[in-house]
Amino acid sequence: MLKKKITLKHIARELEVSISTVSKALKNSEEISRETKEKIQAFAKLYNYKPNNIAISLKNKRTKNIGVVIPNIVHHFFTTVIRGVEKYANTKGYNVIVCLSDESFDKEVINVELLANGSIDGFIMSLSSGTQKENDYNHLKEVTEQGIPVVLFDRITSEVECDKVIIDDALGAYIATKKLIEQGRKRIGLITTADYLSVSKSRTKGYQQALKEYGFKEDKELILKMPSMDMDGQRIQDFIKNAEVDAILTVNEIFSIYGMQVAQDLGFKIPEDISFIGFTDGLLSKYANPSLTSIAQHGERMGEISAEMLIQKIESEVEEETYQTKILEPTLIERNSTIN
Amino acid sequence: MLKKKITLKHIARELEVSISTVSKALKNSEEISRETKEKIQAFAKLYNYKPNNIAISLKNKRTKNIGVVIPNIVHHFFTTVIRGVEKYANTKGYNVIVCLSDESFDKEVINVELLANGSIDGFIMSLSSGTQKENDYNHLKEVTEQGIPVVLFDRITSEVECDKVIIDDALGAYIATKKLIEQGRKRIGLITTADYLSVSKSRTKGYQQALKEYGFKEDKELILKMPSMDMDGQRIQDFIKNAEVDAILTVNEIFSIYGMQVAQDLGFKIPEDISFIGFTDGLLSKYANPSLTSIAQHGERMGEISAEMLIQKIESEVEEETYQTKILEPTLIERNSTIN
DNA sequence: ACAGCTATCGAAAACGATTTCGTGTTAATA
DNA sequence: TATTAACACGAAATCGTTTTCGATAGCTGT
Repeated sequence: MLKKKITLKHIARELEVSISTVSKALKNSEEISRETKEKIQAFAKLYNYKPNNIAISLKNKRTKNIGVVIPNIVHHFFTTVIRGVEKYANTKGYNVIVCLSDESFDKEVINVELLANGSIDGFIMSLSSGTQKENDYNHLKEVTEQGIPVVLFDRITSEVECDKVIIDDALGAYIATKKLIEQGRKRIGLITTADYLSVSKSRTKGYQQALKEYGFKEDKELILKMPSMDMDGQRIQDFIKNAEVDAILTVNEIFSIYGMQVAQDLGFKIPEDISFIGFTDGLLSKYANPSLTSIAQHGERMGEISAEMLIQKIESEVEEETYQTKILEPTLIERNSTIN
Repeated sequence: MLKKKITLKHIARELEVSISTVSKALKNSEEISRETKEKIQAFAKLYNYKPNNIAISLKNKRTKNIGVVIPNIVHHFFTTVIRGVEKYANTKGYNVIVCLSDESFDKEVINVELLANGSIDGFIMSLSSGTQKENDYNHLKEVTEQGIPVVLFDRITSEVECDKVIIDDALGAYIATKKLIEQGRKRIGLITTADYLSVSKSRTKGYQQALKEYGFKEDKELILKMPSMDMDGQRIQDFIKNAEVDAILTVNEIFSIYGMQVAQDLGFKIPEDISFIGFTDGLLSKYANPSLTSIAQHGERMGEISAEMLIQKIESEVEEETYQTKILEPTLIERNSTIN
């Protein structure tokens, strides 16, 4: 009962013409007579002929595949990016191959090298924390040296010359901090992660700049550095208990959500006693109780732009050596965890 | 500065041997003398030779790619499934191509047909609501008839003969409903979606069976059918205002989360006045306030099993015509939206 | 009747790898 | 010395397309 896929060769043999004739006929070439074309096209339609993608890829040296390598897929932000990439890529006839680096340098390298051997026409990537920690970007440099276009988003590095898309993380943190200051908050805490993560570093900078502008003096006690982007309840509990803050900014939404739970358990009222602002603006922010004010990262837009920049590079004939960095404006989404 | 990828042909020309010799030498074939092998291997290493995946795919007729087609990626459940698929597939050397059908029949068909032309060795899919509505599975039947293995998960159909992985949705709803009954709830509502979605149908059945077993009489007023899996706040508000329920079971987590907000706004205490149980057990359930009791769907496990079944079929030499359906046990995760 | 066209088609190379089979050389054996 | 076997390597087919370059046949015009 197996109906194996039919090839040009089969059609050619069946209709007693050459493979080249079949190929041309199916492309409606002027070279082939009308009746031959009609015969071949009818036959092809009848047997549902579809050209083999792999063979075409080999011939054209273009796969119409985009490789997306991200550290994690359960973080809502990354899934929205994928959505954006898919959306734009599909309109241009590209497929998306998703690989997860799991925040690991080794897995990122393996994935990139695997895909780079002909499987994809270009990469869209966000660096794993492992990679940012190792500070080793040779796998990406090799890829770009081979002429394979790369677009880095969100977690980027200046070490690799390629197009980049980020939001203005420093500005986002600045806006959020300023908002808290203008509401009269006096001790504004920050829950961030180790500095090797590019985004955390920028956000910390924005936070500090806002404080400085308003004449707050630096206070290391107000900053909690988490070892990773994942949750670690105990540290947050201790921080909220001891730091005597009346507002907290966090570099993702999960820290805020958990922080709010801890604060509420300790009897604090939100936002009266302590207010929260997070980053990312995912579902959690929207449906938390109270709902969380947050800095939107516009993941879907970021994905679309990344895909657009990448495909532009892939399809451009000239080998331009100019790269741009698109910086998106973060947006403050006000909800019930701050006073409005 | 472009270092283009090197091929067997380049090595052969440079070392003045034949392509076949190079190929064999790199595979450490006994046929080739030790010194020739060493020379070739050293050269290949120096120039970082890596075989071209596309060429190998064409030759072997195997791509080492798995196509995953899902309706949506922002639903947490599906991202956990992807994670599971990735996890298992990677250990077996497979890559994952993700396509989103966006709940649309047309997009699902396009994606499947595109990938089926040589891009993948097999499919892992969950049906779009559009497809379940149209009740048209010809695109999948064609694929299976070509001998391409397919694994359907979660949203499945009996129309297509292939391996399947689901949780026992009816049992999940049954367990949840029973839990509510045993807590003394008298009017237990259900928020579900239209029946064409296979999972909603099963869950509704489980809910009804539990009620029946405990001697509740059927009451259409207690069931709210939403037009889709997405949110529609107004309907839920009206339902909670009018149905006079003291417990609600919902077929996903978002309906519960939103329902709890509405209930709280109306002055109900959770779980005292009204308790909630949702399906999915994602981040929202965990971090909602109050946290949501829910039926875990074990997405990651489901992804792993799907991948395992698929790869098993892909790599099995014999063309077995036997298909199995794996049914996972749902688990009730108790949290603060019910009394424990 | 012959050069020169056009219309229509096929042969073959190419993409990059694998693999079967054949061949030439050398060394061992009868 | 003649035969054979082992060794080391190359030619060519193959996977399914695309595309270039002929090639043949029939026709036109003179």
